[in-house]
Amino acid sequence: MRRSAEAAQLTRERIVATGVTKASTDGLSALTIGTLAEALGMSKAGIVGPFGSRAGLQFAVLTKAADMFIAAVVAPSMEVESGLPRLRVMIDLWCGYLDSSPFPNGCFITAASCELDGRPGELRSFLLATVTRWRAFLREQIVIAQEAGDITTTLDADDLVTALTGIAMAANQEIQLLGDATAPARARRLMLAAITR
Amino acid sequence: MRRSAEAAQLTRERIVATGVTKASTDGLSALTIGTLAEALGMSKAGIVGPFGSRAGLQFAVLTKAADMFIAAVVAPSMEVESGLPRLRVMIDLWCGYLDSSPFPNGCFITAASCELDGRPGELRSFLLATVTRWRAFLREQIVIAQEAGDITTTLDADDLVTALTGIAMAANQEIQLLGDATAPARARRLMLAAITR
DNA sequence: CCAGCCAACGAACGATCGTACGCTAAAGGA
DNA sequence: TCCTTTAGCGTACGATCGTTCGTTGGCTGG
Repeated sequence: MRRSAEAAQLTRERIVATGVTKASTDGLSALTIGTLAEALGMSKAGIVGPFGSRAGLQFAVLTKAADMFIAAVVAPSMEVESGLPRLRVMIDLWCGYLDSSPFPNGCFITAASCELDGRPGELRSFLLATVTRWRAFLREQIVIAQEAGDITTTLDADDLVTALTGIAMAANQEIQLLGDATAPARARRLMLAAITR
Repeated sequence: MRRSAEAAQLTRERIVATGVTKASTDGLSALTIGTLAEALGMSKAGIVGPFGSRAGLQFAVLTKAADMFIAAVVAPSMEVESGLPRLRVMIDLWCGYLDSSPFPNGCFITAASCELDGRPGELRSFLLATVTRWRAFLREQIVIAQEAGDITTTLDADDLVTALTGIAMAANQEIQLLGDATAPARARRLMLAAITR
């Protein structure tokens, strides 16, 4: 039962990966079993099976997307010491993530936030927890850098979290909707300006 | 033919108004004729009729939402002289709009931007034009205020547009997803800080 | 007053949705 | 070698999707 279990895991990951791609462009609620089955050359039953239901599939896709954000921005920054050094790396990674993201249509988390914020349920709860955790992590690095006297204190940590998050969101719109290729560089410059002054 | 034409117009507006509400929570692509018909106590044919097709209905709903944003933020600001005075009023109106918006689930334009940015078509084109026009209007007021020496020039107009837009988007997430009631006031303070420093 | 117009209805269509069921075939442990 | 497990398939179900049709009833212009 070893070999087959491994194969099943691989199939599951293949489904989720394709699901993330489709959900990035069409939205999580437009992620349909039929189209996903056709895209993967599988039967509908073969898609739903590993996840129990469509809701389970959506949850797996959202979880995967959150992991991908963490893998792209958070994880690599842990190699660097906390505070300003890590903050600088995070900003670089964040803007690089916005520039050429692992999703075809920009930040999946931002899109999911807009899509799910008014729909109570497991998806929203998970997204809320993810965003809260990310903001707390960002705030933590800001506080450490402030206490070390490395960045500005004219704005408090909460203000800076809002400012940095906002710059990322605006840049995301400029890249995805407006097609502005200069947005990532501007975002990076604005983020650095926000924490230095 | 006068009376009936007026009644038809009224029905059309009633459909669009309900459609805006539903699309605000469930997304524009989840705006379905059947549910809208049931919500309004009408037949499906009576819903589609005035718009020709579902796509026409979606377009009418998106157009209405854009009008509502303009009516809430842009139009009242035109009573005030351009430049810094108008900018201050716009910021107040903008944050008030985020705080208690005419939509049940936050800024419709931001949500639509995330939903449609990867889907070419008439909806995306209209949204692109709307956002471009709004950003140009905002930039214009910034430039006027800068040339008058009323606001900072350490950041250029494009930077300030990104910064202000971003603060609004971050605040929108804080209000709608995170349930942070202090977000509107913080957004207003951050916007004013961005242009004055 | 009456003929014509039109907003809205009700029914039906093919397609697709999510889900449930039984089946097949391959793989692993005894 | 045989038995059990299970990944994935094929089919069918009821519900709902968007759209099209003929009909109806109340208004309006003449």
